[in-house]
Amino acid sequence: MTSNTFHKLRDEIENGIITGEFSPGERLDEVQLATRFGVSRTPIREALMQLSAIGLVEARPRRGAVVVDPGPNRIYEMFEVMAELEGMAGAMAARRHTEQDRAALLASHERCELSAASEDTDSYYYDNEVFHHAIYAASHSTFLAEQCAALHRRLRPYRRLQLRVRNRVKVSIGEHAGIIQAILDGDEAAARQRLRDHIAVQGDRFSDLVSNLSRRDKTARSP
Amino acid sequence: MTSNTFHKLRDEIENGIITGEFSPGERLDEVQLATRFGVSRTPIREALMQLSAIGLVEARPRRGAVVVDPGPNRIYEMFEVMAELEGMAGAMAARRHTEQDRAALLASHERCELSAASEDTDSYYYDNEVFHHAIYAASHSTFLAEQCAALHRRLRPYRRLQLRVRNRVKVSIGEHAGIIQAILDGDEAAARQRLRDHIAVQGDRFSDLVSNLSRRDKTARSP
DNA sequence: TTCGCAGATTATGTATACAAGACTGTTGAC
DNA sequence: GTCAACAGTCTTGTATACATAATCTGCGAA
Repeated sequence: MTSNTFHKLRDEIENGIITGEFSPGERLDEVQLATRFGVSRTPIREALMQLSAIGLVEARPRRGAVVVDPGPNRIYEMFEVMAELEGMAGAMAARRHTEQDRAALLASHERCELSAASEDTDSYYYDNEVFHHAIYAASHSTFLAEQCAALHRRLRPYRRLQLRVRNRVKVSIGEHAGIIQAILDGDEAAARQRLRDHIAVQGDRFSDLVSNLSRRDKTARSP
Repeated sequence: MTSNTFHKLRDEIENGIITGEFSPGERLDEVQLATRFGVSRTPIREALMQLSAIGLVEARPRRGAVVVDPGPNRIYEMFEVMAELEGMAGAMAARRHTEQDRAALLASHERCELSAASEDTDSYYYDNEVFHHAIYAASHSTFLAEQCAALHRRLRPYRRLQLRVRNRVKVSIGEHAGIIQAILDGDEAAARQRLRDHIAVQGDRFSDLVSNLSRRDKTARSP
């Protein structure tokens, strides 16, 4: 990882967006960022270019870059696509997982259970990511894994909001168990279906999401 | 469309890659591109940054940008994901298409039939794109439509190669008819399955693709 | 008081200059 | 004869300077 300046900057800014340091709709001033990171405008611009290509910021010509605000509807659409892709990864993992994949899946699942038992939401949040990445890897489709990982990253902040919902961690763990079983049994259809359901924002979970979104907005706006 | 220089440049270079003017593995020299387009290196770099974020070029630190060469395996993986996403769009279109969508779908399908009848492969190729975009639109999921359109664009050159295969146009048209019917009937499952099959590179079609790939490479390399 | 216009100001887009790492070609040693 | 090391060149990465479009402010008129 011979990280160039702009490469690091890209990650920094992306991280800032994901963690909410730069809130949706906020304008990203080039000079301001440049002085903050102690570099010139050039690498900042290049970082913003990349982020705008990914869709994290919107670069309006001659009017600067702003953090994209997806809005509830679009976030819902993103979860829909995520559910489908993840289901696909699960189905492929069921067919193609190796002994190594099996070990990785079980290990990550166990760690999730430990975190869940200790009621450490942050740690569960992290282990959950590892679990899902293990599924992507087990699909043995590099491209699919990349797409899943990218979407996963973009949805990270909202996923985190969802974990706040009462009992969600416990339910989530239960779903994981079923998913693991389906994959290791080689049951493609079940793996696909369970992962889809696991990701999809259905029923009450949509209103949970929306209410958490607006709560976040309020707390973000107030000083 | 207040197109900035770098915005135009991005499209130009992207187009050059898609049309094969810049062949896979080729190094994209900044000064060379700059003199060619009559601009300085700065906007060229910004364009290349965006293309590298999309995944069309690979920007190795300090070593310049090269056109990504996906290779048969990765192209196959991309078609797999495309098939899934397109199937999803079809299923959603079956549920949510409006009267306008219905008209657009039928119109684009008719134009495909005309082009196919006149055996004008290029024109069929174009109308086919319109047809698929009509499906994306009918899904009424903006995000899904964007994802589909992006992947569609990236796979454009290979799709074109596939049309060269004997009888492919005729078969394709037949599949379109079934897809349209399923969507307009509101039959989600059928629409999904038929679109998946329509896109997926199965059986003989994979070897067709690979052989066309190597043929293209040969013709591209010889003067 | 509010709307509109014009100048000033600020920020973005592009060009150029400079620094530093990578590639190439040659020379010398084994 | 081959391999390695060094120097030179070339290309990329970053900084700075300048041009231009957009925004802001202040003044005037309705």
